[in-house]
Amino acid sequence: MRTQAAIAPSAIHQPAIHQPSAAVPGGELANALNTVGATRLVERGAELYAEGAAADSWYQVRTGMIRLCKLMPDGRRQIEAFLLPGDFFGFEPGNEHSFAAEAVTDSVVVAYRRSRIDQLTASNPSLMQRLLTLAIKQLCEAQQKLVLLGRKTATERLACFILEMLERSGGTRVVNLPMSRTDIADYLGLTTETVSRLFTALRQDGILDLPHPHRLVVQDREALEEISDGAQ
Amino acid sequence: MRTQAAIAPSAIHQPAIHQPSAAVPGGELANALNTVGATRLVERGAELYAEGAAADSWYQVRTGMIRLCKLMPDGRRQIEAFLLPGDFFGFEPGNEHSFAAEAVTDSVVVAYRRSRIDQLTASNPSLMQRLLTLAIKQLCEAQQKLVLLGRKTATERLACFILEMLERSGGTRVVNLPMSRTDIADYLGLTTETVSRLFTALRQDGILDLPHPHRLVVQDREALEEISDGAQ
DNA sequence: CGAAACCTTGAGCATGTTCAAAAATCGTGG
DNA sequence: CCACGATTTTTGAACATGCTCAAGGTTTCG
Repeated sequence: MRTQAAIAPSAIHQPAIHQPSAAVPGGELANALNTVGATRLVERGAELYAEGAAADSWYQVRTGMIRLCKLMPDGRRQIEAFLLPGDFFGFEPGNEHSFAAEAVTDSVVVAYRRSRIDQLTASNPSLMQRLLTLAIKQLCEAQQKLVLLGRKTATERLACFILEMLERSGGTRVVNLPMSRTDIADYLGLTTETVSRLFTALRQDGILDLPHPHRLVVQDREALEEISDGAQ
Repeated sequence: MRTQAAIAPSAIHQPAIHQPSAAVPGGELANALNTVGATRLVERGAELYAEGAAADSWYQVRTGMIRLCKLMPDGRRQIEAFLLPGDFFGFEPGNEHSFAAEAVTDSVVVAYRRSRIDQLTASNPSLMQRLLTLAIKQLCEAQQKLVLLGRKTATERLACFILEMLERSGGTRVVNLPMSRTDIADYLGLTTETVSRLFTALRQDGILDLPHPHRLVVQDREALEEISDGAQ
């Protein structure tokens, strides 16, 4: 819980980190939706909704971190995304959620009922435009991840992950990693052991410090960028 | 060229295979956009647009097959999707295409200028609603592929691919595969050799026939479904 | 403070890759 | 319609990356 306490405050002050230069910053959209949201606390490890649950709302993270997970019948897991304050999620084409949403740390999310959103968009077409832009942006991010999972090596994947978390940490060289090594592995299509070994290797190469399993300091960002492209 | 000639006609008669039961069938959306599209022929192997090209239009496949590709600096390639008649593509959050679009077979696509779509949606909010539903559907499909690339074995990936192509072939047990083994490998995050070996293994297990490298007949769909889940 | 969970490290192994060559198919030109 | 060179597909053998299984350390949290 201490880890979480250390992360939430900085996150609160950067509510739209994930879309720093986007056409649809989370804050703006959130303002438009302000009156119709229901705030909800989700404790660390708890499920906001399960895979297959009725999808009647969209959500936005206010504080904390949410992970979206899919499970295969035999227990293999893929994490689709780690969501930070400002991020929207829960869009579904059908009436069921196609993945579970769980809290990595104690989190606050706002739920917007679809029926209420439909009412709002009917009278406010620019809101719909923003939602479309947001969905397209998320599509593009998912497609970028296809390259990572389909074609990158383990080292390249971890370098990409660290850079991604670094960008979302808003300007510092310090990255908080509240999720477990297993979470990182399930996000990158690797095993816990491989992730752990690669962290050690990057530390031994002087590319990063690991003062704590859940906190890293990037020492050589350019090296990470070279590794992440496959320049090696 | 004979392969393409054999495939295009059947494709023409099933223009919306990819969204057979969708809330936003390609045909309906296409009708709404009818007046603003510009038809374009793309020859086998040719590029409709390059990665990084200006993204000023959205597209729909009319006939043939389009592949969306991303390249890494060293030449590794990931195919994001194979698009069939009825499928929309080319949505981008920014002003550049984040992947190339190339014709697998001689294809006809319709291009809709973004500026014209913006005009249409301004006067027709339900069109925007349909575009949003379409984008969310594509997001969901991309997320499904993350599980495939992140967590499935080579055999499971190929079984998923065959089932996907089967669904899109509209009811028969015969699947046309106009793309090369390398294309399939780049779609599934494997190598050409592995794909070829797995096809051979499935044939030897009596699960499918391969009368021709570009045509397969599914003999045991249930076996494919079991394999694709990881039930093995 | 102590038990449980998580992280790290090691050694052996398996899946899928790489490199190489043979077989099949394609597609043009006679 | 057939022949021939180019391309693609298939098959084989050796190899490497990342996984599995196992044990020892560290961190978490009641």
